[in-house]
Amino acid sequence: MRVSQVLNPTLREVPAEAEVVSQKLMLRAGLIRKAGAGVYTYLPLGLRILKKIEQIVREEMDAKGGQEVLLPIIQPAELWRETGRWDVYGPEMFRLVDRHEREFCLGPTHEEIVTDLVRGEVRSYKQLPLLLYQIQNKYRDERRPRFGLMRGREFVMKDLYSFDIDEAGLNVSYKKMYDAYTRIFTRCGLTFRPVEADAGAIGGSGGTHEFMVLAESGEAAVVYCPECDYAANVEKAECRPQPMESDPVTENYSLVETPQMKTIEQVSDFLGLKQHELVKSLLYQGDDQIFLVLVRGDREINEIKLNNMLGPFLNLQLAEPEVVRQTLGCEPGFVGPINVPGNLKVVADLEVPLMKKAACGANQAEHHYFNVLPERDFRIDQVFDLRMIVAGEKCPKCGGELKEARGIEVGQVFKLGTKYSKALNANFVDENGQEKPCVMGCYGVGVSRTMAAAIEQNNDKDGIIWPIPIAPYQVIVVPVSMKDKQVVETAEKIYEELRQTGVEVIIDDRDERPGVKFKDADLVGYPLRVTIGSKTLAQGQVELRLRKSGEMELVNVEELTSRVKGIIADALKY
RNA sequence: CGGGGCGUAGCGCAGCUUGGUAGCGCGCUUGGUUCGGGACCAAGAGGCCGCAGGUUCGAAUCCUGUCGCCCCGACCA
Repeated sequence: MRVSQVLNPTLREVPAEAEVVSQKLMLRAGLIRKAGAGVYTYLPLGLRILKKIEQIVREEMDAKGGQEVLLPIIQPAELWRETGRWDVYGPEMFRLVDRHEREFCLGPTHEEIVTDLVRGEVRSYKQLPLLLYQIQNKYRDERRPRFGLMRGREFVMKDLYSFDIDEAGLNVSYKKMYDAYTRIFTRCGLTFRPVEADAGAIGGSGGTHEFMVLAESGEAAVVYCPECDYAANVEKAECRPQPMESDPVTENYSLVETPQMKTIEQVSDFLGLKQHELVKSLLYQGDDQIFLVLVRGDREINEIKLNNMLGPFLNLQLAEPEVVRQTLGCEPGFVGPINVPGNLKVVADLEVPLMKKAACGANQAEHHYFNVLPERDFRIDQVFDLRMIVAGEKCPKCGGELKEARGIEVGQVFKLGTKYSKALNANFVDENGQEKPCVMGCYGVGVSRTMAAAIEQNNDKDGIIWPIPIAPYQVIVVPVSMKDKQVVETAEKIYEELRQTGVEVIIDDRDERPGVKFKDADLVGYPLRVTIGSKTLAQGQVELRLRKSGEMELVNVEELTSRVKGIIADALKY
């Protein structure tokens, strides 16, 4: 390819809307352009990168026995009604109606469609296991699209669905995908970490891991243990209760006036208590049920754990002030667990029963109770881990001190179980002639997001630094002057030779000053640059420079191709 | 969904308060001089001032509506 011909509009200035470094650099490097909120066009070089990542994904899926298919983007509402997700999915789903008033959605994911396929075509255990995947656009009407390709409303995803005869089979498929993902992200040159994660809206049974690319701009928070291999999304991370040291109070609880004291901080300051000596009490409302949720004052409630434990379809959320008034007869800010209505279910974090002396809201204006002892003074109906973990806590596996990091979720592997196969009757007949539902798993890679994540992790002040396996071109050949015949001829010869030996190479044949060419080459991020200038050429040499390290060496013209091929072969080895 | 901000040339912006025929930098075109890290000089091209309505002799500027985009927030009692 020739720089003079490729549509690669580089920008000196950053478009005003760009927020994170990957977005800025992709726009500046002429890889993408925005078409609308969360919707992007891929320009030729951007598309090459995307295709390279796709190809790596494809190779690894095929290596594990995956079969590529292409499922429809437009999906009938009927299927989604069968699994109940037409209503559950909510405003994130793009919905449309055709001329006959039939309802459809743009696929945000493909469990329904693929399971529908399998129920029609799979009859016998002899046809299983089956691993079907596709690489295709997904559509999600994100609440707030942002960060360029990191959170778009249209994005490219590889999704594979596994169908097995039983749990053991699922575990095998799961392991295959876990290993494949490790290979994929390693091949893409990323520093990543698989973390335990929450099952989320996809539902289903069993474990799930997210593959997180560690980066400042990541939207997900993870905790990890430096001592062992434990790592988890904070949404999921198990919390160990921290015991209290002191003896329990013996005197009865009593009422104290706390004018205008509505927050934990205000109340603890006012009463001269530590924040962890308060019971934080929050009222949650679900679709048709209300819960009082208790957690230590210095802790935060993890609504994901709460939802999972109390019922994922309750749509639990913090109660409106009006609901608080109706249920407890007081304003938010003075809510507490003592003498609450008998039909109000009280749930508490593991740490609450361990509290020895506490203060809490009194369910009346401007008052709190102190010298409260949990369970002596109030009822708890259910105790479980419902709080958010924080850095510095003990690792649930080995007891080491957890650290926190931010991550970009580029992949997720997920055991679905029989949730969809049961709902859609995707059954097979086993060896004994018994009909059984397939045991399913689903496994996603955010392909376009991986491209953004790779930039987040590989850039400097001059631009992108592509890892060789996913670079748009592996080598750029730069003749320093287009006026010097010898330089141009040598550059063309080198370009041709590299090209013919299978190196992905682009030549900057524009009649530009060298500075411009160098700046553009650095910005776009070609891993290798061959510079041909008259001075070194007089000695029969050209300059080979590595984008990543800035290292450069002079190489004899005749040896260049083998030198370049050596470096590339090394980088592609895995 | 709530709040704030912004739409003026391909990109980045000024002009708007105080209405009077639209400007700067980069980029683009042509010519010349330059030529190893975003050169210089000269001459050009390029705008329905997001869209619609209103006020006015006159609107980028004031008013109303609308669309688009960006940012922040979404209640921890």
